[in-house]
Amino acid sequence: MKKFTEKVIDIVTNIPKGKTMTYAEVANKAGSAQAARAVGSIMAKNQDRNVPCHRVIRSDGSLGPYNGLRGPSKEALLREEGAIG
DNA sequence: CAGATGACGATCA
DNA sequence: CTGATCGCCATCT
Repeated sequence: MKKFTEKVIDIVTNIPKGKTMTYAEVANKAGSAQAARAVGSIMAKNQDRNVPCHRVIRSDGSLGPYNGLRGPSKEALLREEGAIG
């Protein structure tokens, strides 16, 4: 039995290249449909290099903030992957 | 255990 | 549409 945090990390790691997932979607798959806030909190405190946290965006379409762990910014990375175009 | 925090989301003005 | 506010959840101190 994985914990919410582990689930979120596992899900985000499973996001295919060139695609994006909203915090609400991740939270929903993690087991809590209303834990979008918690998901962000988890990501912020758990910045693993093996987790493409830049593929996680807000539900309204905004990329949201980024600490620059995997690159300069989400937009740049998503642009390279083709998630934006 | 209780209080405070935050990479969100929806609603109101 | 834009800006501000409340409600939500899990984690950290």
